[in-house]
Amino acid sequence: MRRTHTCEELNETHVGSEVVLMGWVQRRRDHGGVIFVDLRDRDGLTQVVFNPTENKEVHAKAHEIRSEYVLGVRGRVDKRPEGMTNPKMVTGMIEIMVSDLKILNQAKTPPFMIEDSIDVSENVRLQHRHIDLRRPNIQKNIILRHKASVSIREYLNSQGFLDIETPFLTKSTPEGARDYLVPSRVNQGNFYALPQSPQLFKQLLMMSGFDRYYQIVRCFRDEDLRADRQPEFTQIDMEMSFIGEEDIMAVSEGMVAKLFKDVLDIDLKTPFPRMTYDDAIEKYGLDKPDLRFGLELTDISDIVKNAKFKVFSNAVKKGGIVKALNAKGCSSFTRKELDDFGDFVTVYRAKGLAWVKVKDDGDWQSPIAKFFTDEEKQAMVKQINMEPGDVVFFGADQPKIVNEALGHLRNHLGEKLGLINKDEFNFVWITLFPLLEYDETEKRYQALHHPFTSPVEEDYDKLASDPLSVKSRAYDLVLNGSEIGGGSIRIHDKDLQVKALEALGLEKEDYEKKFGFLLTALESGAPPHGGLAFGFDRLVMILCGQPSIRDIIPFPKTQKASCLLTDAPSPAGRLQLEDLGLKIITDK
RNA sequence: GCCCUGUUAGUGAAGUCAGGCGAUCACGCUAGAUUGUCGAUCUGGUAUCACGGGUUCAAAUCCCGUACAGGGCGCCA
Repeated sequence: MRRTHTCEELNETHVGSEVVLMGWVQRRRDHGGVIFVDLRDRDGLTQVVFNPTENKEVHAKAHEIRSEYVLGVRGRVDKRPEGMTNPKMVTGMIEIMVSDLKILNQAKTPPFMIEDSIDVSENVRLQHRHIDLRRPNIQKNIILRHKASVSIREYLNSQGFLDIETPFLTKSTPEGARDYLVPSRVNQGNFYALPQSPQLFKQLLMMSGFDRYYQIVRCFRDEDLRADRQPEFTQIDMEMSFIGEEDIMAVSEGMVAKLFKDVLDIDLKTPFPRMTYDDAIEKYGLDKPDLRFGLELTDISDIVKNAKFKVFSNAVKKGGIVKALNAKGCSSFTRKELDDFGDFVTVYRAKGLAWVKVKDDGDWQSPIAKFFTDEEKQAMVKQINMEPGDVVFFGADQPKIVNEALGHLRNHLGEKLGLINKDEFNFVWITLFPLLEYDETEKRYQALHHPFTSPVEEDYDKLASDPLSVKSRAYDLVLNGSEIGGGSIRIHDKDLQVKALEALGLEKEDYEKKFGFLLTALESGAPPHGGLAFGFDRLVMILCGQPSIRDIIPFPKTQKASCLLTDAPSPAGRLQLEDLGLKIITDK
């Protein structure tokens, strides 16, 4: 018995022909006489019929059939009798009258039904992932992921990019995220690290003259998980030589436009808009603004810097800022809702959330109204465009805290107020990031992007004198408030790279040890180059409209980075450890 | 590391606030009936309080701890 068709292929044009279908039993309906079975494969369902008047022996055998049994059936394609068609099924006009049945395999009763509508905890689904993956929705996601990958490869191939592999067993670079370490057996006591990204290798490939490189590649980071973060994830990684920001953006836009056309049949408008980092923070509080709705933030530090309200004036005096978010027409928020918003922002370390309701007569209803002079109030009304029916929220603190708190509150309100058009795909490039930020806990400067990002030329001199004001040639692509890609023009000059590493507080000895190979390569004729990496999983999430990254990864890990299907990670045996020269220290 | 939420038959839920449960419902599964269903139908059956400790005459319910899962903060160059 050899399969001739798949389970969504047959229609009225096949009536009368003999076919062989193979697949899983979706459902059996036994009417005593006739037995119906919905047979499923990855393409769809076909109803197969066992009728005792057609074939008594096969009908008897069909009694053994249970859910998820694997069958091969030979039979005739019949047009369904009058009134018995099922318009909800693609193959609802026909059925297979079975003449031969082969039970290819039996199956235990699955823990849940293989249907999209079922409501099963993720825990159970992940424990039986191989079964969960049979569900049409998940299959659709995984297939879409494949299509996305094909589309991207087609585009990059057409643009002269070469797919080149880079090592997985590589050198640990303790900058940035925590590495997954792999102990070496032949070099006991030494460890490889799994790559957080192929960053340095792709730069080396440019120095080797490959000109354009890409890879759809797994990356690893040993950090805590989120709804959109897995310890191993896939990146669309690319790098180009002899180019500037515009070239990389153009290639990226072409790739994304083709992707959306191929996968969703949506025509995107390119080029995508650009916005500087400073503008994004100023207006939206976050470097990945969701531009599907307004609700911009307004800085009112100047107006309230001398106000009687100490929370505001002191914040400004201590180098902080005061910003406002006007929720137009939302004065109907209850006290409870306002309190909830207050709780919401404390997650982002804001100490509180002041608010003002503008009443119909223009008066302010607010616990803090009494602290402001009429002049201050009028200035605020003008600056924030306060009108009757509005509620305005205020944040006052260090800039980072105010921006993050109000930025997230803005997203929260956009969601809650239904301001977001869920069908919209809003892209924006964020450019001119700061090169460095100051890490308060470690008391040193850190690269915002990574240490190989080029500063803008005008700021070279400020690397040593005023590092925080240095802008970088880094850019992120943001889609609907989520960062889907980021990259930069890299440093290709050895001396500049040394200065950049020194700005991070690294001593010569340190950087020679960690990045000596890079510095040596930079001295041997490195071309100007730059690139970008897209988070493939996040892109696919958005293309599939899935809120969880686990729904677009076949075998994802849980929040504790374990695999419920295989029970990884698990203890290593004594002999394995001896081979590696390792000893487990347990202090529990 | 921290905050929040959850864990009740195979699956999903009710019961938990206010202790009285000998735990309810649906689906599934199973046996029988049934020749046109497609979320088949009808009749019967089936199986459960995450784990450990405590309070109490009595604990699914209250308290403490643990494990696991999820969301978030920190972290993620």
